[in-house]
Amino acid sequence: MGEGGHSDRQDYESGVQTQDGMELRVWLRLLTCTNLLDTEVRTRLKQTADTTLPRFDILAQLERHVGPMSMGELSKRLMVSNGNVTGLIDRLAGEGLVDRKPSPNDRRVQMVSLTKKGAQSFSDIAENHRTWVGDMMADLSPDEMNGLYDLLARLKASILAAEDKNSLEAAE
Amino acid sequence: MGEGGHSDRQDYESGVQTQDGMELRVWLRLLTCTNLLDTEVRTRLKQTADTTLPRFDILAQLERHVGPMSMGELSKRLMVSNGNVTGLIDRLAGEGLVDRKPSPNDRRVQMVSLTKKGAQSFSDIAENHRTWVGDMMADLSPDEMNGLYDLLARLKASILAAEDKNSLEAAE
DNA sequence: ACTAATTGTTTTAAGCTTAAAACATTGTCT
DNA sequence: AGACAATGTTTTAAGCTTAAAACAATTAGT
Repeated sequence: MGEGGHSDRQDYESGVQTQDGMELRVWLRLLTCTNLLDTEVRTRLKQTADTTLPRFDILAQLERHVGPMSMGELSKRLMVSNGNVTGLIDRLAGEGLVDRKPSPNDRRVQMVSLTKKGAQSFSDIAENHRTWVGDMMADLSPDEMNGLYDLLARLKASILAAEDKNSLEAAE
Repeated sequence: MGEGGHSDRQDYESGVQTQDGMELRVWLRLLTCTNLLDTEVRTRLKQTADTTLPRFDILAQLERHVGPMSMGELSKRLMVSNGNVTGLIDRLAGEGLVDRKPSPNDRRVQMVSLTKKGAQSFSDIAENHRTWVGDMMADLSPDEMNGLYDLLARLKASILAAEDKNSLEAAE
């Protein structure tokens, strides 16, 4: 097998020139970190539970919520399109992990909830998920974790502010 | 249009309980920031240049590289599968943005390069791209940018260390 | 030179994702 | 009540993505 690991793998940061702005460098590094974590989580979800991140995300939202949730609310919480949720719930329902039935109040609405099987499956996976993420951040000290957490909050606020400014301009 | 902006939008962080570990909170916030930036960039690429991020990424790699590049090297640099690159290059070639021809040395290899049209298109888009990213990080001070950059480097190193450890265990 | 292993690319099958169109139902206005 | 707007969901068409199989060409071993 030879020199194991990620020897010949490149990433978004390779080839960035030094005269590039700090913003681009931060953005590319952010992307690299997210992709590394994301890929690792997806790989392990596939290997250990034969499932995917979008499916897991849906189970997680349903588990958090008290009582059944409508398709529209799911799509809003997951920040994905309605059609996307329709397809995912189709498959999850086919596997017996969720239950979908029309709302008695409004016949347009489909209410979704975890089945027993789905709840069990989620709790098994969630346990592992927490461990994986913890392992990948193991080298950071509590101070570093807090610093990162706070700076990401600053970044999030900055992005939202820029979006607001942009949508105000567009409305003129 | 009413109360403009992201009024009813949720994100991955909503609903996270306080007893969740710091690692999960950092991971979800990282995901939120990346998704916000990523979505904004994709939206603007579509609106201003009628293109997509994967296409833009390919043009960027080709622009950086001196001389043509093989399909395999492209896929390695972009960290995506070979088949993925095949499809993207098919479309870019169809639009006249890249040129694909067999290598004279090795008849298995396809060498790809930017056309004039592709180079022009890239430089137009790249200018905008830099501005968008800059705008979205505008509220962070230089110190904060540097702090974030360094902490992300620490995170990246931690993730890679965890992957190495994991692949060593798997090899036993 | 023959065979076998390796390397580079494309094809295939399946899933994720979106925007836009289509449908179904509910709410509003006269 | 009837028309029309608004809301909730599904369908459709297109693109992105991967893993695995299939193909093509090169390299290595005998």
